[in-house]
Amino acid sequence: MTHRDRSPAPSLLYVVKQLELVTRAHLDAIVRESGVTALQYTALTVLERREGMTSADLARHSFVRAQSAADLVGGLERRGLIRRDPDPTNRRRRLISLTEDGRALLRRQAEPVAELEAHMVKDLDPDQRESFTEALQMCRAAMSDRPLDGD
Amino acid sequence: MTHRDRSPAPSLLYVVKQLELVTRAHLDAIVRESGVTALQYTALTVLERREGMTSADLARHSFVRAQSAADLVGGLERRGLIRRDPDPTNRRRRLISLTEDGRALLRRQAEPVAELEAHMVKDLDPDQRESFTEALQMCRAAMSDRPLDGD
DNA sequence: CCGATATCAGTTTAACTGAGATAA
DNA sequence: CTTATCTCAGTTAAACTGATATCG
Repeated sequence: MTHRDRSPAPSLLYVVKQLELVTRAHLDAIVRESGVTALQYTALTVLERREGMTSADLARHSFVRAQSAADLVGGLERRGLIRRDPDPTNRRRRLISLTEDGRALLRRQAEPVAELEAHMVKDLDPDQRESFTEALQMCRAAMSDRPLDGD
Repeated sequence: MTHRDRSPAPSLLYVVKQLELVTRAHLDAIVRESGVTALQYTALTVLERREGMTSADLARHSFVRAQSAADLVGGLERRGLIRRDPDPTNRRRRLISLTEDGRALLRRQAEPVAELEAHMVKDLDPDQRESFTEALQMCRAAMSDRPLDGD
């Protein structure tokens, strides 16, 4: 029992935060040459995988408010990386799709980003790697299901 | 959900980001009653474990610039949660220690925060939980060792 | 003189809140 | 009428940069 630790430190919560911080710094450094931030880049990858999302869909998917997602999407649209077309079945909605510029950006960055991700897990053996991926998603799901305390 | 979902697994980098986002929202909701943010709370737990840090130490530990850490520490000091005393061996340094108010805050929040962390990993079996903790730290270490691409 | 620490001032990113218009 | 989406406007949190002073 070497991990007996009586301090009230939220070590897991803190390590997740640190991992996100250091990861974002690296990702920013990689995609900066394409003129986007790490956040914009990851949003593009989501929008690529799920064509036809609205910004409200993206907000729900990313655990942010609709307004925050709208800011993000607005930036991508101004840079010409995505396009928003009215949903023929609901004129209130504006469906997002990638432009050719957006796809080209993703193609250009795919390899260095994959290399970064590989670097992150380079010291994990294959079993632990698979378990880690699954654990991250389970933790994310558990937190999403839980209502916020103050509400 | 009106958009198609033919997605492959989302990237690890993105899941880490999402987990951090949803985690921070929960932690903010818990510690808000004490008048601190999730970031300030986690900083307090670090400062508790490592008495006598300087804000520059905290910056290195947290992967942020010295100025960012100084902002954070300044907020904690103004709220009377920490104290900074000159290092007798180096008058340039100001060593941080928790005040009784700071310790009381940590005691008050320890249980709900531990409960949150337990909720996050509730669907992981004990082996996977241990492997997850280890993997997070290994990923963090791997990313910290790597120099940023642009540099 | 140099390196590390701290501080001051300003900027940027990216979340937040609130209000209001429109469509289903 | 209600709800969801989108937009506009303003706020806050928390990182950033650059400049400067001081200590060792």
